[in-house]
Amino acid sequence: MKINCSECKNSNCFVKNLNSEKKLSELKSVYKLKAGQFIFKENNPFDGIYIIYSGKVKVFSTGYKDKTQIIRLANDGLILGHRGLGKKHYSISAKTLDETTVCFIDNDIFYETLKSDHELTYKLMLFYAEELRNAEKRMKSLAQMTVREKVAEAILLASKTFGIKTEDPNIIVVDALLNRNDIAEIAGIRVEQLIRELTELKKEKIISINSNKHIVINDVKSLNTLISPYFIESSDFQ
Amino acid sequence: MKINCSECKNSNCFVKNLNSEKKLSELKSVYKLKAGQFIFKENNPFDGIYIIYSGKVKVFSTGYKDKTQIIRLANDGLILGHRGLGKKHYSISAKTLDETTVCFIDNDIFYETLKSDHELTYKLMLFYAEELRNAEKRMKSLAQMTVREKVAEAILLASKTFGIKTEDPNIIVVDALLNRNDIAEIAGIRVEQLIRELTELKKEKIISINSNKHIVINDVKSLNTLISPYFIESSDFQ
DNA sequence: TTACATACATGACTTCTATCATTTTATTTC
DNA sequence: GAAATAAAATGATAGAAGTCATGTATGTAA
Repeated sequence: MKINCSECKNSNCFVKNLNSEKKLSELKSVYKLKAGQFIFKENNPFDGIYIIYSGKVKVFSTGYKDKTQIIRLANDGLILGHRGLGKKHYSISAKTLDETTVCFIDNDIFYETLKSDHELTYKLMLFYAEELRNAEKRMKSLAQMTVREKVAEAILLASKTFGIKTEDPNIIVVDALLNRNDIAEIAGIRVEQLIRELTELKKEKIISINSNKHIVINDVKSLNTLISPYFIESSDFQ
Repeated sequence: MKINCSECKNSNCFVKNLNSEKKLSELKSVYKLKAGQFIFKENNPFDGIYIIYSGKVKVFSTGYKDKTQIIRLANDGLILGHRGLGKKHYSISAKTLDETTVCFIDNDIFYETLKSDHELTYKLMLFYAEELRNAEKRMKSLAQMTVREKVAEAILLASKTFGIKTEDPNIIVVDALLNRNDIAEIAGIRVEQLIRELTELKKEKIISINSNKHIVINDVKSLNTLISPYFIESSDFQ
């Protein structure tokens, strides 16, 4: 399968508009995957980075007793496997949540491109910085929040990546087939706890499940209020 | 106060041996701080990055009900405030744990240097990648470990930064005045729980407190065994 | 359609953790 | 050195979360 970067509509892809775009466009490989397939596995040799052309992916790490923590959700244009940079193995796993097409850039090519393309390195650095901030935010959440709050955050996180906005800004549809286990693994809690909280939130009409089995946030504000005390920050936009 | 980078013994400082070393050496400012002072505060305007010339620092984020999570410990040669890159505010706070001297590089100078010095950007990118891996490891720990395991990890983390090795490789002295609250904030648990576990570990002779009130790990192996099930990884060195 | 498997949901119970209260020990200040 | 303050440690208890068992719904394959 061949995709020309110049024709790709993923404006958020960091290859886009790069000096090396043309070169990478030719040297990359494109793979099409079904739902539920591994893109790469934790501890497997690091052989390159992936960028999602289209699809839905979960990135996770498995620990003790198969307890899994979902680290990140990703869709079109987002990079995967970049944590392996500078290492010989992937530090986490990535699995498709849906039919997904990925662009693969081989290690050697990528390192070489990084050397010559300063803008790419700089962009990537800023991206890492952002990821780091997010990861550290999550650290605090996972350490301090109650189950209810963790569930609220998990749903909001899912909506940030897979959310479809509706006419009402207070209503968002989470357009992804995340099962209860997935959501529990985002929240960092047990499935049973998650289900209990979901039924609670459903009773309170804060969320609901639509006919496609997608979670619908009926009241984004309420969910945000649940977790806002943890992030009392002067916004960066004032 | 003036310090010349070329005479600095911190070989791990990322400015070291850089093309821009000379330039940064002149343009940086050096500040001396006492123990317990803020270097920068969460949400304050991001005005530059700091590098520890000498001393000990904790980096943390405060959340709900003043619950604080220590994100990172740092000493000589390590960079601080880099999470602010690309943002207008520091995303976390840094406070000295001991008398500390820091080198400050102003925002404008730093961004300018990043533009011209590719190696610096590349180094920093790899550093971020490493930090990201660490943060995500911690996410899993904070989500999945029991109190006992969290305590073990907190002590090991402290020893990684402040540890002094002894003749016996199984014994490490944590050379820093972290109080019980600090350690609890690393572990992400309540002080009472921490103290209980410390007394347990003392009873089991796995740790002890020396005359300087420093924690001595008498059995690094045992502590590692406690947390190893969470990190079943093919090491990067095989 | 039935049987089987899987995901979702709920109940009961146990274990763990946080909280509050109090005591002990250490450190500072006069 | 004694009083005052802060830090460390312990106990008791309530509340939260995890675990196990079981039931219900939903989907899949023969």
